[in-house]
Amino acid sequence: MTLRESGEMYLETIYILSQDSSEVRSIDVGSYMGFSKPSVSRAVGLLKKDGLIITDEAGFIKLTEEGEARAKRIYERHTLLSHLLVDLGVDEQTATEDACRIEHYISDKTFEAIKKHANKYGSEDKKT
Amino acid sequence: MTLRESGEMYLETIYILSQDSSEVRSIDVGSYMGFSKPSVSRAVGLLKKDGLIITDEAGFIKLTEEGEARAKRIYERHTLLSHLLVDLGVDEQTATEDACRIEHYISDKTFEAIKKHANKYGSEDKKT
DNA sequence: TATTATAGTTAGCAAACGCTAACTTGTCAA
DNA sequence: TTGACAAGTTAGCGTTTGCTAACTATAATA
Repeated sequence: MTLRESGEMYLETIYILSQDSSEVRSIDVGSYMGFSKPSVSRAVGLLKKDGLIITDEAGFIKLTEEGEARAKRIYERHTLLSHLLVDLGVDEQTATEDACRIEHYISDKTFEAIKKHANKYGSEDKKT
Repeated sequence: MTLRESGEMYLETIYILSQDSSEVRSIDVGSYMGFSKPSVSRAVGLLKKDGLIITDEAGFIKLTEEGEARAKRIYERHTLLSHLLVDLGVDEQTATEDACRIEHYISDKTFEAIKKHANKYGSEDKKT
């Protein structure tokens, strides 16, 4: 089963929350994303079935190695894209919103190309 | 009703086909997109209901003013994005595929910012 | 004229993914 | 111990958007 936008968003959220606290629960994911408990429950079940996360006895969610790799990949896209858009003059909020959608739809090839370009021309304003 | 990715793709296809021939039928849209007749039939019905296209007595599809404006907007995104990606070193096919998805998800603000940047740095290889 | 091919529609299935309602389960305080 | 809240699950709904099967209508051909 290929991870869709929805699954990627849940995975990314789990990754982000995991960086602040090692105790991430479904309820935290839901409140971060603004989704209902049943929606999270199903999504967590699917990510578990796909071997991307596990839940321990206490119900805390942990990323598997594979899950973490996938989450990092998405998060890296998100970070680079939103920074890039801000560099291009897009306001922070719009940049984040757009990056959040685009991040799921670009191929590796495109991402690498953008990354290379960003390194070359990025942060123009910060240049002297 | 807000146009979703699917509706935008149908509209864009109708626009593209309209540039080659003024006689665009549902079947042409379907074969261009690789979708079945019933899928196109429903989509065409929805676009009609939304006032973005009309069909004449013979069944040919025409864009309304509003429909054409929307289609152009999407197509412009598509064109700029795919050219930009090619400029960044992405192969033609990947660039087209990615542009085809991204084009539905970027805000006006982001698009304008990208356009401005592209004008500034675009077509590097062609520079002397 | 009768047959056949083409275009379009209708009916209904399936998957993804949000939701509410209502249930279970576990913990903690009165 | 009991009552209440918090977290999670189950059941089932609604929308979007693809599909197939099967129908209709029209046009061209044998």
